[in-house]
Amino acid sequence: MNSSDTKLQRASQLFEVYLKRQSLKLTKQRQEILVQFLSVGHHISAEEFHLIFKEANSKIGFSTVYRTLKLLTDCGLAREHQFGDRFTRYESSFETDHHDHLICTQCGDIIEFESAEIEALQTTIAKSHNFIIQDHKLELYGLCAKHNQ
Amino acid sequence: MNSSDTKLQRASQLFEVYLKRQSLKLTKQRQEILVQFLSVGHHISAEEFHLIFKEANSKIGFSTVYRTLKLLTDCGLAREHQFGDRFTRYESSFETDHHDHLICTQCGDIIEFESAEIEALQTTIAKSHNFIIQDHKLELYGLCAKHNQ
DNA sequence: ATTTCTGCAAATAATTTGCAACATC
DNA sequence: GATGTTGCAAATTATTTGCAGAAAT
Repeated sequence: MNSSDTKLQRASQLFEVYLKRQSLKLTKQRQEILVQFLSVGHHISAEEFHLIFKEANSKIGFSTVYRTLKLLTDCGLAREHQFGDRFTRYESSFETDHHDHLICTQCGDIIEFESAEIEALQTTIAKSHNFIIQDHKLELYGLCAKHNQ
Repeated sequence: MNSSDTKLQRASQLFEVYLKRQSLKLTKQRQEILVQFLSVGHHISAEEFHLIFKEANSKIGFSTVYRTLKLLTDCGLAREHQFGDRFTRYESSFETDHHDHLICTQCGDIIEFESAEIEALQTTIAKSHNFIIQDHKLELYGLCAKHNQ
């Protein structure tokens, strides 16, 4: 990786390698979706994401958005989340450290945080159960600064 | 609470008080569902739970099971979870400490654990964001003892 | 007697898939 | 040219709701 490349360039490269490995094709739609995905805010549902294309008069269909989000998840560029509502939400996981979420039950606001201490404790607990962690999700639900008086 | 009561008796009492407060009625179905819910294993979906009644030739319908699980959640006897599959799963939260989960991505096995240290760290983090925690979910996904060689 | 509940079947909501026309390799 | 993709519409899956008859207060 060349550090003078932009983040988009590095992500595209990873995506293209992944597609080639799986004998999949690099299409205009897939390229455009990756660009948007990296620039768009976090925690977006497939439906919300599709709306962005619709509003930009892009003709990309919902299925393509949906299937491409799955591809991005498979190749490690995206992560899926299910918070309280019943949508599957996606966020970029490219060149970002793992982080967890504070979710306001009043306004739905999502605040991200990282904690090396908690992760260390998780590893200890997993070890004591002879369990190997691949991934984790920690969500704290409650009232954000705006909604506790 | 009388400590010579059984757990079921104590849970029933809590449920009855809740129903009365909400001007809801105590029906045969609701009683039967509570009994089953306390005796049944954890992390059951509404559909799986309904199947138990069906197989016991109980005529309780799916909607009643579904709506009663919601009631149990509302009055604090049950908790909802969404793990990797797309079912909402329920577990008893009556007279049990809050616990978190290790979920095997190979066999779906769920191991429960508690960690006061992690909870303390969560509180610290929340405080630093001026956030008040109402609830939390921590899930560690990976390979259980049987599935890491 | 009034109010709430049940169980069915039908509606909803999000996700997933089949397929004919099209694009990429 | 062979293979994979797109966008539509239709299918699927889990959840939720409307309603007439039944049960609880």
